[in-house]
Amino acid sequence: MKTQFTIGKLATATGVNIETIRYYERAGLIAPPARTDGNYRTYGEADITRLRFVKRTRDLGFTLEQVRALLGLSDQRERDCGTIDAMVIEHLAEVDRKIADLTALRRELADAVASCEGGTVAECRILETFSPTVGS
Amino acid sequence: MKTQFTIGKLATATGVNIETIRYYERAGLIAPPARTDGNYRTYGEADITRLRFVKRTRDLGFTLEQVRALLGLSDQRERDCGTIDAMVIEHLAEVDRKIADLTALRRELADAVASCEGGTVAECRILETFSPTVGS
DNA sequence: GCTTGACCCTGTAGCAGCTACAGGGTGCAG
DNA sequence: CTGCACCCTGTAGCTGCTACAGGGTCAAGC
Repeated sequence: MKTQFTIGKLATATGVNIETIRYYERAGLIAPPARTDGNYRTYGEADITRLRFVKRTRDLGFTLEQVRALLGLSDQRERDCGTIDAMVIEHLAEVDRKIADLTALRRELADAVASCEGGTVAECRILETFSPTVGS
Repeated sequence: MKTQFTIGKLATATGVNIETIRYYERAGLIAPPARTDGNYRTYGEADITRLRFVKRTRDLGFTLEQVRALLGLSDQRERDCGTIDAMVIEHLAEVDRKIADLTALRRELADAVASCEGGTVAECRILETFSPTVGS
């Protein structure tokens, strides 16, 4: 007989909140588990593995929909891994776009900060930086 | 008599969605404007300036709460601008943290992609990268 | 005078991805 | 048998919008 445990242990074993686990179940990321007589969810070792996979991919910034897709693909062991590869590459590109956006934004903020020479709000150049002037 | 116009013009003048303008009003970012006899909101030039400020600061990644604070501070013209300065610096630090997080994440994704040598899903090393092994 | 169409109004629901209850049941130790 | 930790369901809240439904307004054209 395998080791079985309730949702609290799964939560501490994976670092995923109990409410979040139930949410993932509703969202179709993890399968509805067996229940005890008292209607408690019971999990096994495989569930820890799967939930850790979910947590890891979420931490890496994949959306729930992408995680669902990755889980589905990872279950088809004999399939070519090209699709997975492509998904990760696309996500990498997305992350690169976000970094570029934030870097541009960072520069604007740094410029704003550099422009401030103290004094009153009326004199503050930061606010000018935030007030796009669009002609006379 | 000043130029007055309805919400549609304000939207096109600022590039902010009509629904979003009304949302900002509900959220207390912009004051409820005067109304016409037919209950239409009417705006003036000053509203364009203020809404552009909101849009710009939102684009720079400030939360609505921060924008509210910035607006409040910018109205106190005689006050020292140190508080504004501090807010922008804190936000800059926040952006730096996000860039750092994304950069770390980017590296992990790149490593995952590099580890893939094709073949079946069963052989794919990307999935191993996503499955944190924690013990025997 | 009447219709068409562009515009405006309010109120509510939806999105992601959780998180936080309320109001109950279960299970075990003392 | 009582207390407490744990679990259950269902629903509402968060941010920052966006998208309706179901109505009213207003100016132009015939």
